[in-house]
Amino acid sequence: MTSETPAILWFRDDLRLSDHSALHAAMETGRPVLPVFVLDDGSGGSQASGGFRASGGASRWWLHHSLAALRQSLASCGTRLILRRGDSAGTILDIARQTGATDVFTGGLVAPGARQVDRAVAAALDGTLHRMRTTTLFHPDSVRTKAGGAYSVYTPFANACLALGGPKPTLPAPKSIRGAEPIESDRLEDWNLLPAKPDWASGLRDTWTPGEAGAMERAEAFLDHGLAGYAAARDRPANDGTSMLSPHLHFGEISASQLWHMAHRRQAGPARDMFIRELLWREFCANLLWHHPELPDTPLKPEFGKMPWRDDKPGLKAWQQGQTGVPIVDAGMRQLWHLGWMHNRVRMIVASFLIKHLMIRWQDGEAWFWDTLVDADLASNAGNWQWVAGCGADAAPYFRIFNPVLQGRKFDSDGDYVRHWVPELSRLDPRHIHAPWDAPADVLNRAGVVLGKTYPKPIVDLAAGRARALAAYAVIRDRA
DNA sequence: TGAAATGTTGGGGCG
DNA sequence: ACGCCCCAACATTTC
Repeated sequence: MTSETPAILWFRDDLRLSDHSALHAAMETGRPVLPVFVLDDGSGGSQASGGFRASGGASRWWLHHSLAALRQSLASCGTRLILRRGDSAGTILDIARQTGATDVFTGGLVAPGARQVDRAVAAALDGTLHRMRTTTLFHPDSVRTKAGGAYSVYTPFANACLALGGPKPTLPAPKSIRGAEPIESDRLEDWNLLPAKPDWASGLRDTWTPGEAGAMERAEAFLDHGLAGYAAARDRPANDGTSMLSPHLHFGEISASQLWHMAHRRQAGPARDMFIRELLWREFCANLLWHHPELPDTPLKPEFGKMPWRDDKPGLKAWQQGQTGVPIVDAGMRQLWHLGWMHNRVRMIVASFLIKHLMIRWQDGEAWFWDTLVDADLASNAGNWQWVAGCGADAAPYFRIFNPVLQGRKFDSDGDYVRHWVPELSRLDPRHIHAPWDAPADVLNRAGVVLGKTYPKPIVDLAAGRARALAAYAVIRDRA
């Protein structure tokens, strides 16, 4: 038994030491700090839906490395990260009982499952659960319409955020932390978060540096070198024009507030504003999930419950594997598989293709993204899938059906993105690479492409798929 | 943060 | 010189 009871710092989607209000508050108690992370396979760990949802494979890979980095930073501050696996609420309560701690500090998450866990802890804890804001710019309840309601349209929401004048100043990382007497901890390596058989993570290793230091490095590189060309480059998937900060943000290795303030220290201009607006899209999705716990499973527009979705297992599988025969779609899905990440423009294209051309329910796409994205985030993932499907808040109009060939020609005009991820088409010229089925036989021959053999024929005729989607939407619209 | 169909306009070829 | 047609370019509307 230690002589002094600790303040428990419960890390969740905020795996950093800088700008960490819960860490700051725990230290301010003057008591020794006991940093804890709980892996909750049953109740969703970091994020959970109305029920519970465990992290996907790519997220688990990231989590492993991020925790290793956090453990290292805590060690250099002189304290140990305690790892426990089990039911979140029960585990935290156990630790509190074991150590005699009365105060638990943690970030406030927007996911309904996490809020449920918080309620359970707060109710049973012999003391206080301090829920601090560590993942969003503002508390969801502090951004409300004049009438006190929740925003359902992005632009007024963003304007309301901007009118708040930005988030509070960020907090520095502590140089040292007076750690509590360590208690028993799992070994991170025993959690088996990394894929073993087969090891599919080599592309992830080559692309990402999880952890607070990697996040800061990526942020500074982007703000110093990427911001200037952001407006044009961010829509071209062959360029590294986006910030690629999404997984760092999801795991809270860098806070949205830090990025906001870092961006504001750079030169003012349209590129900076555009980047801030992207941060606010993330904030908007978090706000939506806070106000609509059913967001991950249920269309916000109820008439979409009547949509005559197709049950198409082979189609879903072809989409997942990047074998649809539509080059830009396949390129995106293969990039996702290799990097655990996909360019934002292409996410919209592949999502539109699944939902509209294939008429497969958006929840199936959302689930695949959840499992394969390193930035899988319940609020952003569900919010954006609903946005594309047309059934969400401030959603794309239902008739906005991307033509993947035109999107490819517009945003990958030289074909380099497809060429990189779909190498069997790499010898096709920019004119034909986005629609090989329209290429003359001799062009295909010279490029070594045999449709149906070296590369699939399209699994759906684009014009027919579009017509089918419009017809289906017309039915539910009339019924609404 | 669409695409396709339809409508309008204006320049140029041509009888 | 004129009317007619064609059609590209752009605008509007429809899905």
